[in-house]
Amino acid sequence: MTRPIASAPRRTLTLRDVSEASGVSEMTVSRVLRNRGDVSDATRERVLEAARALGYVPNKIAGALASQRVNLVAVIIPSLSNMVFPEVMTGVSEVLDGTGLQPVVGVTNYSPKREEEVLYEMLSWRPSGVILAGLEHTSAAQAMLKNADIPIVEIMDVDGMAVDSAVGISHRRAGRQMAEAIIAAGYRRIGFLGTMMPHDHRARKRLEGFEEALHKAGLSLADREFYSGGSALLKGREMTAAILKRSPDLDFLYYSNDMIGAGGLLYCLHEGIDVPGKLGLAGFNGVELLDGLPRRLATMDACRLQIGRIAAEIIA
Amino acid sequence: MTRPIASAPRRTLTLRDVSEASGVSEMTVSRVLRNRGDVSDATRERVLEAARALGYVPNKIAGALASQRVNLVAVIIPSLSNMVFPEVMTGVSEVLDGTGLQPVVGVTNYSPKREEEVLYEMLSWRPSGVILAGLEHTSAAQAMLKNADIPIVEIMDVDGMAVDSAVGISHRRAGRQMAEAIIAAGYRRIGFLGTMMPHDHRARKRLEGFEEALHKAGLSLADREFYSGGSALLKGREMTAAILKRSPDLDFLYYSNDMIGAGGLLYCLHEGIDVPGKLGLAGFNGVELLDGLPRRLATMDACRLQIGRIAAEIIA
DNA sequence: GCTTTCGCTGTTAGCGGTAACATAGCCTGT
DNA sequence: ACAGGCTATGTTACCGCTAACAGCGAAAGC
Repeated sequence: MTRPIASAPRRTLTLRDVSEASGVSEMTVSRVLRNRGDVSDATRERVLEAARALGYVPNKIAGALASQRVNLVAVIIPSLSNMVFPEVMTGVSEVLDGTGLQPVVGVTNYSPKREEEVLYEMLSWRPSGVILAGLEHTSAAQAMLKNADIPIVEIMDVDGMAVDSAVGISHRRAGRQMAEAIIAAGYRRIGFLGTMMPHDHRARKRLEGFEEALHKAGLSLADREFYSGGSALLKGREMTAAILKRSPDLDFLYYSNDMIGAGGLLYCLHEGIDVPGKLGLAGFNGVELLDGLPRRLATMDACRLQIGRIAAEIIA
Repeated sequence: MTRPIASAPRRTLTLRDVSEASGVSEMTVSRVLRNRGDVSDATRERVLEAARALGYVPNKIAGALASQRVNLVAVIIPSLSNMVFPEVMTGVSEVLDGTGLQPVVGVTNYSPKREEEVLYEMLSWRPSGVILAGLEHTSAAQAMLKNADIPIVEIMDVDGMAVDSAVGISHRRAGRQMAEAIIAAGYRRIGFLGTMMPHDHRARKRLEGFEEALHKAGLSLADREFYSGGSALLKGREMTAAILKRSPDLDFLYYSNDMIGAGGLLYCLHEGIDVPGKLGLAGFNGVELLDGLPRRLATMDACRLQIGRIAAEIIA
């Protein structure tokens, strides 16, 4: 059996290799590669040339251990499968780009236990900051955050106590305001359609705020419908059909997010229901997708991009 | 000026702290926390208790340096703002969960230069594997990948040479097959609508395959329309309106993705255009969103979830 | 001319863990 | 009773890099 001749037993390269190739000390190489401290132009050139020729990639693990500095920012979010968190990420990246900081994403699937695990994992890399969604965490997670001694930004929600700082909107108020607007517009028999996610605290708070405002006006939810999983747009259609069949006298539908709202809107248009004349519709988030719909859906912007930006600015 | 009394000058905790608190050596603590090697139950308990009480979080930076093992997998993708890559991520996470491996996401915004930078940054953390989109990379990036000496999986596309392994579909063939199906269905005056992204090689390859098959049948694209940025659904509407105004005799529109295709479909339905009788429509990706549309759009599944899963399996 | 300053480079000592090996009891078999 | 084999724990030597400081020749100050 033959073996490829050139198969160098190549250990991975270290500063020492570059230092030997360029005839200076490891320290000088380190200085050149980090652009730190004074190095003569001639030396710098030689080192860079050697590093390039060898294809040297620094080992940040060693670097971080030695310098006690890590350029990572942990970003912990519940999901990537609706557009809201990717959009927050975009805001975060925008700001972090150019600060030398790097976002590292962890996904929890709305599970507090999973959030705790992801957080533990991330903290064990000693990031320079943590951005995470929501104000509700397991007590172990809370403790870790308090002990971490780095900036912590809790995003999306401000209805509650933040460990360090919080950036977001009040979902309770959002729900309340939507209810007020709906009532002011003259609607009275109002239905709610939303996700069945016990851990989506923000959706819950919106609903609470919504009902609170209804009650204050002497009203209450006429009907409600929940779903979980599947294509949100499709679920929106199906739930809308179901709730209207059950309660044909509803004059308004409040959806917990724009996606199912859009599904409902498409259903209504298809059925020839007069929107917003006979039936009013509202969602939540202000997703870009709505712009492409044949008719506008009432919504409320959650300022996702901006939340991402501000959170990143706090860390940076 | 007073200072909070309890403000411990708390350095961050190390193994030594746990070791002192539990009265065993650092090595034993390390063994307990990693579940490696034999430790008596009594000792294990004591150590775990001490670690919990102190709120110790291990330092993986030190651990990785010492053990030369890193449980990170770099995942480098062009974008998070359409559903395709988040879905790939879901597949990756699914498989990696439970292997002890952790995905770390980097986003390139379809910029080869940015991809190179992100790759460099990621490799400097010495991940156990790399998953990255596409087969086209800067030559520096190619070199890094070759030198990295870890599993590399290039995803989404298989039309070209892989550095190590590739998981995906042939976009050229996808385009070709779609053209063949369209022709077989009797359509002849075909228009194309797509993104204006010079670095989206997969969209380019689909179009190339598509045109190739048209030519083979003695046909060619009757018209084309490009866009960049903005809400894809809205752009789909606008572009469809524009191309139909310019070329009212088109009998088929091939969209480079489902989102603009969906926009086009909504436009056509709204305009009362007979789909697919007078005008046929097709997109690409097989996104879940389509399920919620009032009429089905012809599409082709890009198997995103599965690509993510298989890529992760190769790494694991 | 001789110290002082400055620009550049090298040396030393860790950072916080873990691999590998050493060691100390304690059984077991004979 | 003692070699040999366990099991449970400790010791030592790094991993690859950087902070801090030391050194040294040349330019500058007086």
